Amino acid sequence: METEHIIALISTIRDKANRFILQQLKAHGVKDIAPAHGAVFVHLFRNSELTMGEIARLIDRDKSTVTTLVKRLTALGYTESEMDTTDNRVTKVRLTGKGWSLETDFADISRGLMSKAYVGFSDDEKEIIIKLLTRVNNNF
Amino acid sequence: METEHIIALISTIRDKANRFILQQLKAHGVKDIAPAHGAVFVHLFRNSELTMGEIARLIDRDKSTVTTLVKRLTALGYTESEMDTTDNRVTKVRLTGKGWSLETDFADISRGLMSKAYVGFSDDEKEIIIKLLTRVNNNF
DNA sequence: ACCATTTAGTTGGACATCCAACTAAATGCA
DNA sequence: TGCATTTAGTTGGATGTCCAACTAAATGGT
Repeated sequence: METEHIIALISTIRDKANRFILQQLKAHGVKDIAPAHGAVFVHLFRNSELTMGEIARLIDRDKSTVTTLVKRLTALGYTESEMDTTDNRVTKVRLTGKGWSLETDFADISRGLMSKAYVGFSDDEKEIIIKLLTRVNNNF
Repeated sequence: METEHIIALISTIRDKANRFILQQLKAHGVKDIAPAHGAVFVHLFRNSELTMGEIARLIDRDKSTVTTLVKRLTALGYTESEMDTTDNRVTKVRLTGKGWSLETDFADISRGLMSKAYVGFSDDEKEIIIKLLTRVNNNF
């Protein structure tokens, strides 16, 4: 048993999951979104309005990366921004109608991703892998 | 138990592992190498000579990405290339002395990464998580 | 009230990555 | 032998990502 390659294994799974998501997005007719945007969408679905900094913290990416991502999402018509009235440094970001229209697609894809990942898993096994992965995560 | 976020969890672990590797490389005085190069090194340590295509297959990246990576590693003096004498389309890549000199550093970092990931894990638990992750991997 | 510090966000530069299109060389088949 | 196809690799263009340096605005202490 090769217990040494856990990180390589995790990297591979992550890559494959990303490819799956990308392919599913295309299958849903969404050709201009990348997995990186997915995380932004997910948090905007939940919160409806977030600042650039909040997005950066939530998706665990640099502020400047968020600038790029949101600029692109806005150019594509999925998000819109507004300056905060009380603090002029702050930019508030929210989804447009076009952005919200993807909500069910994202839910479908998320469900499909989970189904695919867990093929052959019992509920117990799902819990075990999550517990073990959570421990690995907390070790960093 | 949130069994739904396995891919998010895996992504986070992968990011943290990458950051750990980057930080360890710096601690070992290697400031010009990124985790992406690590995979190339690992395979060249094992095989000593590989073609561009073989590297692409082994690290699961596009051929053009390998062109970039190897160009950079060669510019930094870690690798060198040579045209194949029998098939002039083929480029053979190998490590230079400077490249080989990183072998022990990579081994150290790999060992450290594993130790960190597996803190608190019994041998049984290590086997279980690898088995479960392997099943997830094979589901894609 | 003023100035130093902190905070929010952007910009510039570098690099990894992909895809599509390309070049060059080898192969295969008639 | 000759030409179409396949294969190895590069190039160009786009995007995600980071870091360092920057701007602008708010805060805080004296």
